Amino acid sequence: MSATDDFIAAKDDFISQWGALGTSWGISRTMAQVHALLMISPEPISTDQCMEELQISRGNAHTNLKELVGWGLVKIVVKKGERKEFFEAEKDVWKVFTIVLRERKRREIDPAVELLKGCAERSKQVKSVEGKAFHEQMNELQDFAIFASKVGETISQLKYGPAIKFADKFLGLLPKDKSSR
Amino acid sequence: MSATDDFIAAKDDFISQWGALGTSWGISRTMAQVHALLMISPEPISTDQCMEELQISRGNAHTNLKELVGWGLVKIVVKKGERKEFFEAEKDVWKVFTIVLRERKRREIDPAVELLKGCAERSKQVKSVEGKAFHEQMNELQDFAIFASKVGETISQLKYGPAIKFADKFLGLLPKDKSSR
DNA sequence: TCATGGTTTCAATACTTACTGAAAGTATCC
DNA sequence: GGATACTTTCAGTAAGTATTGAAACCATGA
Repeated sequence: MSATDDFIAAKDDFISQWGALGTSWGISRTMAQVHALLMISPEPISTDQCMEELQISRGNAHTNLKELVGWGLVKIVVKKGERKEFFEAEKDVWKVFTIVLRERKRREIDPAVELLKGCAERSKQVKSVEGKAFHEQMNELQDFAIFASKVGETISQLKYGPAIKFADKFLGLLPKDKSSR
Repeated sequence: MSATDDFIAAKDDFISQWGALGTSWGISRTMAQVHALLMISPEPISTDQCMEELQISRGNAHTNLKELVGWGLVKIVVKKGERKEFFEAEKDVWKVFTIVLRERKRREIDPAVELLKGCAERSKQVKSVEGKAFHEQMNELQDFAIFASKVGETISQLKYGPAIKFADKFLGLLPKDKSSR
């Protein structure tokens, strides 16, 4: 088997497995596959190319491409002379990370803060022992959720350089030098 | 409406909404509800109480309770004189967080690292321009995933005190003092 | 203005995942 | 050993999500 065959297999594998992983990250398999395809495409691709490569319907391709645009992970580009829209993924890993972090914070943490705030408020006056315990638990959860929210906010605003330096200095972690790979 | 009514409403609300949030965190609604119920129960509860409170079947209650035990978020306790098993949730917020962090790392990051490693490896020899770009992209993703994995690992081993101190010192974040609430 | 090429929507359907309830399994007590 | 109290499994079903494909829509150029 040639190096090129290996490479083609690796590409297909990446797309299909990235899709499978997507489901465990709470996004649909197809959306993750479309994202994978775009991340490894040197050129922006059209809806038709996407349908072709992933063997999916037009509607499905369209929905997922637009949803990725909605997340901010994909940009629409128009080539001059062409009427079609083409799609191009953000390829910078740190940028992708910060975008996803912000989106997940918005979907997963912020609503929890709201819920906990309400529950803490409504159990403020209760005198019973279990009522007090409930109130206390809501407060602790709320403190933590707000804290997590702020950490997410702060990190998502960092540039890659400062972030990595920061992590290294205080957690003693740095990605290995490429030469050691 | 009395404070007690408010409190009961808040409890029900917490359970139902925590369940809804669960789906956006990649766990099933019922599992999140069971978890919520246990988090606010002053006493350990039995399978039957769980069925009763959440109005779900025995099989469902059983599966979800055991799955929470599998995550390490819930412990089985046996009361003396009783043959039933009772279930008790970990209530310490930081502990819950570190458990969930570890589990999500294991499910969401580690498999990605494996995938990327394989894809990078199999595209090593490829000479074409797009092949090189692919290889490079796999390496960047891999570096980042390994880095994220280590950060997760490190944080999940921290105790609450050091973690909060650390976050405060370098990100300038601290949960507000309770007196200000 | 209409024909063409492209985008968007959406009802019907397929697929996936969660839940039920009853039956089978296990441990304990007398 | 057998009755009792509880736990576990699982085939069938219900509920929830994603996908298709075709029709409606929109923009452009002749």
